[in-house]
Amino acid sequence: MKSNNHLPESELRSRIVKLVRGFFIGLSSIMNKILKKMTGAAMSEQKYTKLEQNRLEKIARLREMGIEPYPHRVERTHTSQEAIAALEGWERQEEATPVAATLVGRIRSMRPMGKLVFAHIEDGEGRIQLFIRMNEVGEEALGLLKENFDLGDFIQASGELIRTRAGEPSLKVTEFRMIAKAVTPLPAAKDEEVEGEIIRHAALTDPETRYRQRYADLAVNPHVRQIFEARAATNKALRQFFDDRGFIEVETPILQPIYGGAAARPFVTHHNQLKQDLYLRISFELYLKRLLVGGFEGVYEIGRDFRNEGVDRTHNPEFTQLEFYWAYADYQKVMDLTEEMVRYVAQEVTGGTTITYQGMNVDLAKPWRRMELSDGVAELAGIDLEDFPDAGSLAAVMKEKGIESAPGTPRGKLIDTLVGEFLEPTFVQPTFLYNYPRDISPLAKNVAGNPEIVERFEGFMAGMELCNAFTELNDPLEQEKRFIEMGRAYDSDADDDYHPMDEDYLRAMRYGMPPNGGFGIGVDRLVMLLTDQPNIREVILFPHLRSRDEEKDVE
RNA sequence: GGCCCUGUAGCUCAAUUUGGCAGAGCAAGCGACUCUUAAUCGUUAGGUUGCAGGUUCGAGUCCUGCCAGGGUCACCA
Repeated sequence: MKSNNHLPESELRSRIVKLVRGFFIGLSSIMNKILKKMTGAAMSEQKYTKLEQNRLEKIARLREMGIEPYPHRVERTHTSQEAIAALEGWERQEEATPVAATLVGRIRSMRPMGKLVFAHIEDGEGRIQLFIRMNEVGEEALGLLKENFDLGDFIQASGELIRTRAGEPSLKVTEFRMIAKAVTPLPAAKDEEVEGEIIRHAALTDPETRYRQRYADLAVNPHVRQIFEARAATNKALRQFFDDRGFIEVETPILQPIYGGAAARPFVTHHNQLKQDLYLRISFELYLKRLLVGGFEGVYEIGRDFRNEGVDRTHNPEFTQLEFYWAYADYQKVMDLTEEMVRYVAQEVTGGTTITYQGMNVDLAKPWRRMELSDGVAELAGIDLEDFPDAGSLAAVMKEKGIESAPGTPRGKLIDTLVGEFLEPTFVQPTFLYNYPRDISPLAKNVAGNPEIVERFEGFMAGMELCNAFTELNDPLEQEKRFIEMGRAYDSDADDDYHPMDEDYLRAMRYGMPPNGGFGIGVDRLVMLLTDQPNIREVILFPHLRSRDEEKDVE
């Protein structure tokens, strides 16, 4: 360890000088801060930033000139892309005179060059350049543009369509007006085109801001808009697929007095006038199957489920599910229909039957691999389930393989853990895993002659679980037994997991429920796969985020 | 809920290693420029470094707590 005693005098002196200098710098810095705080406190709290105040002044200035920055009505003859097409038509001599057009959109860039201004406006279909010259609009209007129009403002512009010397389709503007002034500047996003590739500069990337202010995200990130267009196309394709096959789309209660149909904790709410607690549904299953009792042969619902659980890359508290129930079908038929459905949706949304997800190529054209669960566990986990007929022995052999489990975990849950650990990540190409343990599938029908296994399958691809289906249990007495069994299992576990008996569902089943196959798929995950998004929040417009401090204060 | 990482100007990021006057580009203000396209050139301004404490003569930097986000594990399909 060094000691100052042994330092040469010169070094010692320089250290002292540094120390003394540092002291005065520190002192002046403190004084500066105090001064700043005093002047800051003198100014009242500012709601608007400097940039915003600047734009507010422009609004006032426009109104002084008798110009309303938020007019009621606008005119438009072409969208940006229609205008480009019209220009190309004229260039092919399809039109006799240059095309006149009135366009609207948001100003995304402005390049003033003295008595000439280039600007790009953006509408729902894309961008087009405005060519605004003093020759056409006059000195006064050009001054108005430069002084009071900003990036982000919505503008209406009229003129004729031309191509600039650089070859870009443009509107040579003769008249323009403000149609909506932006107070807050959009988060900067500049595009540069280099050899056909678009390079994005300073785009809005912070995920928190993007999710909390999705409007700004959508406004500056066109690829985000594309994701939600793909999502809309997915919903449309799913509806088309089932409508074409005679299924009827239904809507069942979101507020339910008794929740069920899945192993998940619900959100609880309360009806004031009825003095009744209600649950936000965790699944549609029990209501949809009641409808088969009522005589519909195929029903489906696309809607929101709510599960009071952890949030991560693949889980949002509310998520969209598609469920269908199909009378006179079994899980084999449902597998066939699932293959067909996923292929159809991919074709409609992406235009092809192969998708790339996070670097994995998934082929949806071929039939899916079908693997019996016990075979998969034997092959991929190296455990023959027949050798471990009870939970205790299975937990022990799993522990040898490094999988810890809580004492008393039911055998079915252990098997499910094995699937998640050893099988799921390997299922890159579409795979059905079928024949599940009964104790984690209380609504599924037994495999004939085997009381421990049910006719249930799950579908996987790209290492992700996508859907879940079974030959539905339609024996009311067996169903009641299963409910009681499940209630006992969870009763001993934790109150949280306890599922109440749905007596009305049993009554419905006692009237007679046709044999049927049922199915559920996470639409968000399907959209993730189709749009190659690694996070569920990228496919949900307004994903749930924790409240921020200032928002909490308002409560 | 556990562990790891992150939070700096409207946006994207430096400065944190080793404590010593918080910077740049874009956006913004002013000026020049009649075919630009991240236009260019000149110039000006812009900060509670997530919040609150602590250590220190001095903290964006070190320590503690909190808030938010990301990742991961657990829970959960």
